[in-house]
Amino acid sequence: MATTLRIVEVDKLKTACSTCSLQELCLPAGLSAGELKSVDELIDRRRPVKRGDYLFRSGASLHSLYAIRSGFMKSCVLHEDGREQVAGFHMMGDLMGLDAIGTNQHLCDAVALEDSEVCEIPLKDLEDMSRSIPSLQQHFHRIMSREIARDYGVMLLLGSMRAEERLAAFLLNLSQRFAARGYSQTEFHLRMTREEIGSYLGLKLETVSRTLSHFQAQGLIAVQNKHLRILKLDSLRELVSHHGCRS
Amino acid sequence: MATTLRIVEVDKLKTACSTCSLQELCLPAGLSAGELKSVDELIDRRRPVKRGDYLFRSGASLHSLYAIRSGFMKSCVLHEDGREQVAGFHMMGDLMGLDAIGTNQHLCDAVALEDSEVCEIPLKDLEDMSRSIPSLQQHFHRIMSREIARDYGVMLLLGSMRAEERLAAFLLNLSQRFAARGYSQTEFHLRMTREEIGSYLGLKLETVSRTLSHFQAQGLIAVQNKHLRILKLDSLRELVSHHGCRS
DNA sequence: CCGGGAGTTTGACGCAGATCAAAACGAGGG
DNA sequence: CCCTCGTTTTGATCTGCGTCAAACTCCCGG
Repeated sequence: MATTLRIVEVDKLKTACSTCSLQELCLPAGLSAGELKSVDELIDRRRPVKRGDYLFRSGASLHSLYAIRSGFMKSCVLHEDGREQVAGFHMMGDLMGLDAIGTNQHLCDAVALEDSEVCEIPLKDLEDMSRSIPSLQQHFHRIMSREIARDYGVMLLLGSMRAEERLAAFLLNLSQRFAARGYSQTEFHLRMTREEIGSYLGLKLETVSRTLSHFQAQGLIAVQNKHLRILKLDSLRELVSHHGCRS
Repeated sequence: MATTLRIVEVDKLKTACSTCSLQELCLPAGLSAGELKSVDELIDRRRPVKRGDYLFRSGASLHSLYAIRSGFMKSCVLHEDGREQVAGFHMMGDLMGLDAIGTNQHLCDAVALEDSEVCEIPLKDLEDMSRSIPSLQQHFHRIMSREIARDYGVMLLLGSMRAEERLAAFLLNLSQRFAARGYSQTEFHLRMTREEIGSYLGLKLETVSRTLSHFQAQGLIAVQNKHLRILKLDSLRELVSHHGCRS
């Protein structure tokens, strides 16, 4: 009993945004010290999510938004007939659950691709507080808008790029996001399977594998299993933008 | 001079949300009569957009959001190398410009596909007012979230559906949106070209044309140029959900 | 240390949809 | 009314990627 209590309490330990190293990337970006302190109160609790566990499931009703504190997750949209597609990969500082505000029901699954930790932010509280802190309100709107912008990018990718371009764009996107978080821009660990990459990019896993091999043969990257090193960033960039293609 | 003045004034004529028939679909949905009156003040002016004109261009800085009062528009994302893709079609009651909040720069073009009229809503005013009217704030969040949800649907479509399914899903989506606005669910005018449909669906115009012909041959629809009649709604629905496909 | 299952790579082949080409149609302007 | 130009339709051919299949690697549990 005592043990249980202690676990619960540790579980509910507050994560102070004011001391979090992800401040600059996350919801509180751009707030004053005083405002930051108020935002601390938003975070209901810090919650661990084990690799393979669901943070939330499609159809579940919306309670909170989740800011990723550490780890790596994917979100999957489901089609009625069982088809499933990865809609995005999410890392530290990203906010998940935005798609559920419209209907109060999550419409994608959120699954941890490695042991992760998230900060739970009750939507109601966030809305209340953003009414009194204009810069929080503004930043929240920016975050939602950026998600829309990201989606437009994915639509462009899925609608008008060939396999090589999609893969190159994908690698560059990961690279850039890791860099923004202080990690290496050119060397990182792919936490998702080839199949998940394929699902995200609208390709089959074999095509993903083949294309990666092809990049390696060209000396653009070095892949070994999930470890990836980008050797020629610029060539990858060219591949995305200058390639003549179906259009 | 007098003439000019008069034109300007007519141009700035306020459109009262409180008397607009699109209330239920548009930004003010769900507000009380009193709140509705405040929202009236949001609308800076009503602005006509001629067929072929740009409401805004990619790269332009964000001034306002635009609610479509009448007409039909498309938004196009641009790729650096000149590639362009239709990101969405928009009709009365839809809110445009949401993607620009994140960076204060529009990242798609908005073009009228027929003579249209939009209500201009300065973002700053909307944010100010939504701080004092919680239900407006909530509804604005819902609208942004629904745009994210819509995008997820498009991603699913582009990433995992075959040509027939895409077309069927597209027609059903139009049908449903017209119905929600009080128009016929089964008979409407396509305001976009085959090429624009193809761009939106990640297909070439020839494929769009062929697939429509195929649907017609099967007795699912009747198309003649831009006039479309859906003959078997259910069969189209089946096509989207039950078809075995690449997955 | 070994065995099994999940994930990955590589090859051979087929097909949905792209591409190329040309004819038919429709709307707007002189 | 006719001419023109943009749009649509339809056919023939090509190709990128999906599909099927088999072998290989890695990781984890026993």
